[in-house]
Amino acid sequence: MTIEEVIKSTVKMDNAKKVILNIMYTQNVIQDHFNELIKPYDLSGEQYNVLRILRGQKGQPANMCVIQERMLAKTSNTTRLVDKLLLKDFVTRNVCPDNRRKIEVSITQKGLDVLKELDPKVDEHEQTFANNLKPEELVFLNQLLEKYRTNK
Amino acid sequence: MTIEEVIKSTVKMDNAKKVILNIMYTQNVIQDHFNELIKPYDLSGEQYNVLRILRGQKGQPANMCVIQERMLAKTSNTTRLVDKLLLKDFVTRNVCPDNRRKIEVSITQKGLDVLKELDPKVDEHEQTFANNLKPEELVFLNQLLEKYRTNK
DNA sequence: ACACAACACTTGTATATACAACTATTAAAA
DNA sequence: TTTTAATAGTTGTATATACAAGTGTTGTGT
Repeated sequence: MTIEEVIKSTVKMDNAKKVILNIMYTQNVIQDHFNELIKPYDLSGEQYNVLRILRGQKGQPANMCVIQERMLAKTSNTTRLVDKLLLKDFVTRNVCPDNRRKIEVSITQKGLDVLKELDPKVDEHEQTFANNLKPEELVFLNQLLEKYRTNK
Repeated sequence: MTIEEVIKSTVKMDNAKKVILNIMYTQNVIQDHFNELIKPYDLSGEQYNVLRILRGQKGQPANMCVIQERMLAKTSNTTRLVDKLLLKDFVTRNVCPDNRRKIEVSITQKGLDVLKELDPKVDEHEQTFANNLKPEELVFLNQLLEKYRTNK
């Protein structure tokens, strides 16, 4: 389905516009698919993201600003995101002893368990889309997107 | 900047994962850029989208469900979106005489004026990104994204 | 004509996000 | 040392979005 079919466009668009719409729409499709996947786990996409960042710390805690920095969307609200994870016992939160302005957030075993349960599903989610392209097309798509963002 | 640099990933990712992150992140970058553009006009991205759909109607009004259908994000709330546009006198809203369940939404002259003022800026926004790629790369990027979404 | 389903839209509620203002702590300058 | 600035997070408020339930209208079957 081309992007013009998707939005039932009546007028002809140039490729610059098409690319933008294609990226926006594709992101939307991916996100909907992913939300379906995590819905049974009572996690939002951003919450999952935070958990994955924390797991990437390999035992070391992460400060709020580190989490924020590594997230795709500059959500101005890491605090409340961590709040939600705390309620579910997926993370712990402690004041950093060296610098009492900082907060140390760590993933709990329960958090690790949820991630582990999700891992194969997330993998499948990624593959479902990727399988539509040949390996070399995947590589090229990555290159094009990165080039497209130059200086942004 | 590669997607791995963006999220400061410590672990190696396969291309399936990279593509997803690249699309998600690129969408984010585009959206931020666009939001900056429309901020002075007191319009949200979705509101702009609705106005553009209405202009595409070339004088004919659009029902709620038509608007919804043409939007990229399946926002369950066209009503409130149109409410906001109504407050700013960018659209009119009337019950459809033939079928009183339906609502006819039309763009006003004021709405058309705002769009016209925005047109060159939106164009420039689209070109800024597109200029990073050669014309044939743009075409290919569109093809890859459409293929990537197959069956979704 | 009446009951019932389908349709088109709206509203309620809970949650998410954006932006700015605020608090507490630490670092730097006068 | 006192003031000021910078840093790290938090909170308030307004708006946005998602999902489900609700309202009014039209169409269909008996």
